[in-house]
Amino acid sequence: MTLRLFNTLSGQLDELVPMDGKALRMYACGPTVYDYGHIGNFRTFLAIDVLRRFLKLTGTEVRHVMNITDVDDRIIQNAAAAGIPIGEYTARFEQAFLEDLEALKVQHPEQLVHATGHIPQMVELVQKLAAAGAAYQTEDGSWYFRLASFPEYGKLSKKDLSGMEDGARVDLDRYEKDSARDFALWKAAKPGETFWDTPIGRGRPGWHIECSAMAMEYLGESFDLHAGGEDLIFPHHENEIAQSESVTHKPFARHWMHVRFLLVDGRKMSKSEGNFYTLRDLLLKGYKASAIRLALISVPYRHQLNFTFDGLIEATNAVERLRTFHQRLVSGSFAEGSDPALQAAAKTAQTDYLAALSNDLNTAEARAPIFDLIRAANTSIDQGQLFAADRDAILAVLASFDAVFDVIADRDAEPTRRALEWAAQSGRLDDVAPELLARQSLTDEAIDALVAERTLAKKQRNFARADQIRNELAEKGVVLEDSKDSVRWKRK
RNA sequence: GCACCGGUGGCGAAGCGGCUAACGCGCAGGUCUGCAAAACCUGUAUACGCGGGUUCAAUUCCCGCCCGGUGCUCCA
Repeated sequence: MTLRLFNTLSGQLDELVPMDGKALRMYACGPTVYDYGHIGNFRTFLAIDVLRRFLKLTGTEVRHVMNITDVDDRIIQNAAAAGIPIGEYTARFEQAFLEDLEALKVQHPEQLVHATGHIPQMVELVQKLAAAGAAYQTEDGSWYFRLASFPEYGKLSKKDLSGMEDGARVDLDRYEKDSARDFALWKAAKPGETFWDTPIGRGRPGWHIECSAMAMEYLGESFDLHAGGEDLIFPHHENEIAQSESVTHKPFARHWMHVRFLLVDGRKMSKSEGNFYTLRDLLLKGYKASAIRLALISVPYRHQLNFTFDGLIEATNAVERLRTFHQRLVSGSFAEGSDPALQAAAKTAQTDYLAALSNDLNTAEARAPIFDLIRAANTSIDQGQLFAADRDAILAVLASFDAVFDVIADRDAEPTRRALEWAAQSGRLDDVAPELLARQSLTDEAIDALVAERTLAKKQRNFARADQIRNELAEKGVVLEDSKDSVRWKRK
């Protein structure tokens, strides 16, 4: 099963296979750790997670490097405003970012690397560019990339810059650049700013150079895939190509994957629109991490995803349905044997599921055969026509679904608990939904006691009291499920 | 302004030259229940933005229009 993935560079679906025949080497642009991650960030990281999980599911080894940008203008500004060293500032947000990834079950890349840990590599790259005539230093000590030296510039973003000549007529002295479009490789230190003392001067790296340096350090001069959000196509990735290929004269990354921005309530998410949500915001509103994960991956990564609270509720219900069905299979008892129709249905579901994902990671299409199978299996169970071998076959399909989607396995309590803890520590308890607090207000033991009391009341046919308890629990988000001889409860 | 993407039933969302146009959510009825809830089943909706064109055939291709969104060196 070979993945056909859209390649921004070629403008078409290309097969994604390791060029060395062994492991797929990929680089994904990680976050700039200057604030808490928002759901737009996480859509991108989730899409990349779906990619790497699919590769692994279908037998491709993955070597995935992700960077953490831990020095840039915003970080310098914010750290200064907070009056702490930038290292302390970034460590806090990196930690938060990693916790959020874990909450969403985003798998860790094989390597996580930091910009500030690779200054020598960046300096060396700038020196090589200078030697090749592709970089120059301005009077203030900054280094720039000379776009004119790289005729292929624009090949990724399909921009034709030839008609956009500048410099000739405009006074660009304040930039001290040869051309207004030349971009910074190295920024000379301004008074009071963090700087590194290096052979190319005192300063700090430009944004683009870190990815070129680190990608080549760990993946080689040419590698299989480079991924990130769609906003990175230009200028970030275009600049990475220019910097890297000017030195190596080899294709930097063969395949480029870009994840579309999401919308919130039909608008671009922005703080000023009031539709800006971090993961923590949503957890504190009482939404489950698994529902957020499913909502964010169910729309194929190249399509615009319109994030809404209705959509989150829908995802919550869908997760519930998947889990209920899974539980039904695991806890039920089934006679030995198998039903040919169900065996065939399981096989079809598995095939269609993988086929959908292999077609540019069409997650929406991939869900359909799974739900088809659930319906067929439920019908069979109701008719007593599902047997042990069928259960095993269907569980195997669910396992392969969860190898990518990973929402059936329930690890929702921990992220919510941690978010509440964080809210308490950072004085944000006001942001917590009252229902969520209510839900946390009852211990398991207290619930068990109330459930026992209700069972007794029912036995005595005191239905008024029984219903009163049921309502009380419902208010605190505890749902009761009566069965013939027992009561199960779960927190909503 | 230039460029790109999209407009499919109540909502979300696949499909994209010819199959009953997936799937999820919602909704209705049924089974179950002291009654509910949950779960399951069944059903549900006369859905392909508008106007032309190409074709034996168009939701699917082409042109125009309307609407929404995004990008054009802050941004996942």
